[in-house]
This record gives sequence, C-alpha cells and structure tokens, in this order.
Amino acid sequence: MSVVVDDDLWSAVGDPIRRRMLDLLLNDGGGTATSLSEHLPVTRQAVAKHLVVLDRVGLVHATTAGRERLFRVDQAQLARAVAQLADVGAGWDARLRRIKRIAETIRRAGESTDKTGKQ
Amino acid sequence: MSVVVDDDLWSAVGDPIRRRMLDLLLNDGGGTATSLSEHLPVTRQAVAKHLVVLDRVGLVHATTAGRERLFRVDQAQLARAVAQLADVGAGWDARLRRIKRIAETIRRAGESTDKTGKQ
DNA sequence: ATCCTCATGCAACCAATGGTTGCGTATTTC
DNA sequence: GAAATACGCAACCATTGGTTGCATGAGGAT
Repeated sequence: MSVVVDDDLWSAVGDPIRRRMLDLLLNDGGGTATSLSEHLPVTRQAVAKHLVVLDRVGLVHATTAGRERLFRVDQAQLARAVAQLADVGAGWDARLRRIKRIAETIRRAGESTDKTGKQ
Repeated sequence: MSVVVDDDLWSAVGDPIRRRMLDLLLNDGGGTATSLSEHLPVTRQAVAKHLVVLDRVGLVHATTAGRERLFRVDQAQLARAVAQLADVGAGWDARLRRIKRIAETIRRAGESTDKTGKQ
C-alpha cells in the first residue's frame, strides 16, 4: 500500500531553504553558493552545505569554471522528487476520501439497515 | 509566484516516522504512544516527542482516558497539509514544464538554420 | 612577476532536533 | 494493598543547520 518514498530525496526537498534554492536555480538556470546566498537569509557556507546535500541526492550538479563552481538543477531528478510528492499526497488523499466514505456509510447504516462496508 | 507553505506544517509531515505514525493512526482510527511504538522502529518516548510535534501543528488531538492518552488524526488539518504538498508539487511541475517548453522553442529556432537534431 | 580581489574550502563552535536509557508517578487489576 | 502498565520527565548522545574565522587558489591590474 503506502507509496515507496526515497527518504533521502524527500528530506532533501523537505528543507524550506533548499526548496528556495531549487527555485532560484531554476529561475536563473544555475548559480553558485555565493550568488545564491545573496538571495537567501543564510550565509554562503550554509548554502554550500545545502548544495552538498542536494548534490548527494542528485538534484543538482556542479561544473567548476575558473574560481567558480556553477550548480545546475538536474531536472529529471527534480521531476522524480516532484512525482514522489504527488504520490504521497495522492495516497493520503485517497485514504482520507476512503475514511470519509466509510463514515458516510456508517452514518447511513445507522439510519436504515446495517450495511457496514468495512475497509 | 511560489506557493506559500506553512513551514511548520510541512516539516511536521516531512519526517518519515511521523508520516508512518499518521498512516497508523488513520488505519486504526487512533492510538497511543505505546501502541504506535509497537509498530515503529523507535521507542515509546521518541514517539511521544513526535506526537507533541504533530499536536503542536494540529495534525492530531489527544483525549485522556484513564491512564491512556488516545491520539486521533485531525482530518481537516491533514487535508490542508496534503493540499500544500499538492500545491508545491504542482508549482514545480509547472516550472519544469515551462522550462521544457522554452528549451523546445530554442531548439526549434536552432533547427531552422542548423539541422543537427541534437537532444 | 606581484599584489589585490573575490569565490571557495575547511575547521571550530553553537543550538535545535531526534534518538536513547533510567526513573518517578498514576491508574488498573488481581 | 501489591503488581502491572501507561505515562511523563530528565539526562545524555549524535546529527544537522547555522555561524565565524581563516587559508587557499584563480583572475585581473600595475
């Protein structure tokens, strides 16, 4: 039943700072730790650590150019992460709907004959 | 632009243990720290701490009955969390599609003069 | 060649979080 | 009343996300 989730991938996008970093990288087509930190409320070093995390799970890739390290989003991997979000969301959604339906059934059963459609 | 996300709510469902706890609570219609811990790879105390977190953001509510504290999922709040997941997912999805479309446009623009069908 | 600037990398250190064990307390149950 | 059980609290540990400070390396100006 419950959707299989790559916990590393999930926790990588679970951090709000990392989500904003991905946003920035997508909008600008890439960026460095320094350039990113200018648009974020944390230091360059903190951003660098987050980039390590994102790189470890393959959400970004770096290319060294001179004294800069340019990071770009791996769109395929991000698409996979987004799909997982959607899956988990859909799973819970279905569960909630099922429960609601059951509650509905029970309520109706109380009104007339017993017809409990238990899960 | 970027979807507004309640970071507390997000981070509450961001933890894999907490997700499994919500799953268990939904399936059984409720549970205590002790009962939950029997189906999880962590101790009762760890579960209790997670329950505090979930309670703080309103995803579960407790009712004390004798020496037990029974926790139940607040389905409305969970639905809200799920909606946020969906929103964030949809936002990124749209962004990715937009980028893909732009790339497509650029590629086609290149083909009009240059015929390398590269990908 | 040298010096200055700027982007990185590395290390030490701090606070918060998720986990553990141990122990005290309250409610059932026998 | 005594044993068992469900909880809560406190101490303690490891990991993580954050900081500051400093060393290094590449580029540009003199």
